[in-house]
Amino acid sequence: MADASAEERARELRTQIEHHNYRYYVLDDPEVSDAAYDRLFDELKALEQAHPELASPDSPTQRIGAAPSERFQKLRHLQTMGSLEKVTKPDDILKWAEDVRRRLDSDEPVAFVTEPKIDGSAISLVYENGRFVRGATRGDGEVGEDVTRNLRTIRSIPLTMRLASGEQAPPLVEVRGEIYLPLEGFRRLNEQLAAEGRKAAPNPRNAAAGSLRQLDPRITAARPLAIWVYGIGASEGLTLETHWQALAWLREHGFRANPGAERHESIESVMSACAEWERRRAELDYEIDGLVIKLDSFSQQAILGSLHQRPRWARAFKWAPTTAQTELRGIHVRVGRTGALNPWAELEPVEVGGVTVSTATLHNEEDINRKDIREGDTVIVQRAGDVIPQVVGPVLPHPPGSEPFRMPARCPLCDAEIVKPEGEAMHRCPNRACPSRGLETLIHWVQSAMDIEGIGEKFVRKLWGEGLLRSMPDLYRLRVEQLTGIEGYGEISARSAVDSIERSKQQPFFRVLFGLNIPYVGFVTAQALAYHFGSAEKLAAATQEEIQAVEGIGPVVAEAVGEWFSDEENTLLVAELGELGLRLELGDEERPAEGRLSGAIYVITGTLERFSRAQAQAALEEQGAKVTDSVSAKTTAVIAGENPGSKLEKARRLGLTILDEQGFEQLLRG
DNA sequence: CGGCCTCGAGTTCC
DNA sequence: CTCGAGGCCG
Repeated sequence: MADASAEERARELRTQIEHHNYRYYVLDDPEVSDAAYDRLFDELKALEQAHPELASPDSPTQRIGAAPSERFQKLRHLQTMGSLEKVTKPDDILKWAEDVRRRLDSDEPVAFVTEPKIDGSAISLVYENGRFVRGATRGDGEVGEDVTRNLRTIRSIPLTMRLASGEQAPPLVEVRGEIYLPLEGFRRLNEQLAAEGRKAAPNPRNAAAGSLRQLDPRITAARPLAIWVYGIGASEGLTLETHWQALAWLREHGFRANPGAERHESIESVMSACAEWERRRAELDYEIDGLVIKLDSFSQQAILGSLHQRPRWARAFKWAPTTAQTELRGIHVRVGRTGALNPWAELEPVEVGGVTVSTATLHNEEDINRKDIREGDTVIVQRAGDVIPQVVGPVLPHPPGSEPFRMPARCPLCDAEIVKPEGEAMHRCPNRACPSRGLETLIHWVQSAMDIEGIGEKFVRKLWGEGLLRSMPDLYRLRVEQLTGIEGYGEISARSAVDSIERSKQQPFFRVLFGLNIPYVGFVTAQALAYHFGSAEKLAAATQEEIQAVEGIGPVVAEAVGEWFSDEENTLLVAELGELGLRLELGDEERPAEGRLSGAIYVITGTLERFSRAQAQAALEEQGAKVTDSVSAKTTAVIAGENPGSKLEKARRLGLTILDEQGFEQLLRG
């Protein structure tokens, strides 16, 4: 039986300790020394041990964590925890604001509140008569997991609400918030996991969610989790009218609401907050991935309502992250059309820079091992200004038992022994009959070289799989009846495929040459060879010296060309293509035009409004100009459209002439 | 021989 | 877009 004085002292101690917790964890402004705090804490613990009947789940001593449980109970939320519709472009914010205005259908003022969008784990906290009784993860929005015992270990969650003197606690308040791990705590956690030889947490959000879902609350207690609360769900006895008021109410009652919340009278002000916070995010000691934008007025929120559990009165504005972490599921090897072995990463899909990335090239063996990337690693994926994602490196440690990547000794497709020529970065399958080469060459033929309409990689792979296609000539012998037997091909699509293949026979000679897959002969060199020799026959008969006489061709390329034509299989292929009606001679229209712009070199960057890239190029070439991809001192001028790339930057640095679309049109007119 | 310029080749996502 | 490497010029 506890005596009255012990009970009173326990209550007093709890109040004091909770007050100091609040000063320290919520306000970040402690009143007493750590030692003084510890003395109060130890006294309460001793008192509770001496009088077990005084112990209570909302005692601060319980924050150190209870014994582990078997599993989490499911808990139905009092009010659905909807998710937010996401926007990534500033324009979409404006569109949303227009939608809001239209649906409100009145001239009353509209105010918005923006708050940093914390990258953490959403939770709901239920307070009955001012006491924290239970809390749950978001789960599917309807039902979450009961993580009450873990939440009690988080010092910035009040176990009892702070009340003004004489104030009655409301019977029920459901507080919504985001549990997160400060960056410093995240770094410490990963150091600790590494020291124990365990896998690092990929990001603070995962670490927070994982820490919260520990079956042993003592582990949760040891992690420096914190909370930012952002709203109220179900409630009884509250008379709040705006979100801004709700945030103030939460702060007054001991909750930690983010100081970055701002109220805006106009959507323009919201827009500038979005830009402003993208700069400020780096200063924070926690991760945010955007801003949450809400209508301030609850009555206006009610008018807008929700669609599919997503409120129409709020939006999550997210910046596209430029890096992300994900799991490297495996390293695979593909054999390209030249026989080069190309390792690529199979990734756990992850969003980077606004798109979902699931594969990425790993270039070559040396590159993989220099970066120390291994299967099973958590890796950092980057998608900077450029479009193509790259694997930057692993987050150490490697998973146990992992080994450095080794290129296979034999070709995964034809089992030929792989070679790696001295001084070259690439491994190669030397087997010229390797199925990968035939297949990849065909894909290159239809897609890049001959640019056959409606025929792409999928078509080629499918017909290859059916055994209908093994070489370029096979393509021109395909009949409609053969295609209609294949899944997905009806009479009409089969006929149009055959027609389109037939039409491609008219493609110019240099494209045929380009498609033959001669080493070092790409789009440009194929044109140079076509112009210089005029026909496949003359090219095949040319000596090394004659080939080297072509501008831009030296001994290495000349030898590769000579060698290719000295192979009988190749000359037979060319002859067969000729018999099928493909063009092996230079047409008049292929000759470089002579014109006003002869000798000038242009580079196009960005998107032009009234021309496609190809049209712009054709228009310039018609007048004798050359169009290339790379900006250099030799470039006459750079034509810059919308969203220009890094080429414009380089052109400025070199002090080159830069033309906009108007200037370009003037140039064409003369 | 060094350095710049170009080209070839492989590549991602929707 | 980037890397690597061939071609060319000084």
